[in-house]
Amino acid sequence: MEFDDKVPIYLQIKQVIYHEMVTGKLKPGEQLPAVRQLALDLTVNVNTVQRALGTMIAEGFLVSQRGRGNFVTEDQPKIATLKQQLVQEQLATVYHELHALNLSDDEIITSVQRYVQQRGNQDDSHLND
Amino acid sequence: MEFDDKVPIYLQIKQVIYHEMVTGKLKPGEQLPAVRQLALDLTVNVNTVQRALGTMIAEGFLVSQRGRGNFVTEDQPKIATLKQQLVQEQLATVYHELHALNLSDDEIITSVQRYVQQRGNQDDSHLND
DNA sequence: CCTAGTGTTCTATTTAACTATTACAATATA
DNA sequence: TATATTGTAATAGTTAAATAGAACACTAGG
Repeated sequence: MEFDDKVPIYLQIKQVIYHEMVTGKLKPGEQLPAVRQLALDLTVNVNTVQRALGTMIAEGFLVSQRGRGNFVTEDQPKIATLKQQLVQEQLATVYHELHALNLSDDEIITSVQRYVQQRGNQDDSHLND
Repeated sequence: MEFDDKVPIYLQIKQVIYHEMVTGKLKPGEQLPAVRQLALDLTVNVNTVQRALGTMIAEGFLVSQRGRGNFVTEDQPKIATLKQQLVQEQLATVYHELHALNLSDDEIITSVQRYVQQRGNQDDSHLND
């Protein structure tokens, strides 16, 4: 996997797993691939995987069973809350950054609308294939 | 100044200066504080400042005159384009991330609207001081 | 000419992230 | 009871970012 070399890999791994939990690609109680397998999949060292998983275990999002494997928490509300947190983080970041670029509240909203609309038009172009 | 220890300081310094150029706090042709002064202001090493400025000079946003100082480019259209780029980056990032969290286009727009609205209400509360 | 204030460059250290490798601990299963 | 598979931990080495400190190069002004 390709990583952004501007942010620590273990944080990017956490982000990937968070997203898979939130989108349901990883379901509550589901077993994760073995750490050694994850290391291969992500083309990264086992220690780096372990560092990511270790913090997520400490946070209660994963449950570790020595000799068996790592599992997604069964706590579904916790996962729902996680999604809210991740969304909120993103919103706070854009808002802060666009405000720092002197965009007003209205300009922020309309710029997002325009961006989404443009993305949509791009997708439409594929219909001509 | 406080930095996010998850992203290199010299990149954060670039971001600050970019923002000051875009918002007009630093005007075209204006002289920047001396590198040693900037290092003091940002509570950072001179070399780190130099690393940030060096790349911005290479990018053409700053002009360096040995023995005199560093100056913002006189090229106003270049600065206008910079703002567009920075805004676009932010929009691309949120869109990508929120989509990865399974939000639809409409949900992305409405979530931004709700967020801005909530921020507005928070600000109103200060009027009661 | 000299000095102070600029930008620029260099070397040496420290620290955090990552890698590589090995070993250990617990579980499941043949 | 072995053996394979799992998570966990420890040690050692590499790299990039940042710091500290010194030196060099150019400009302006007394």
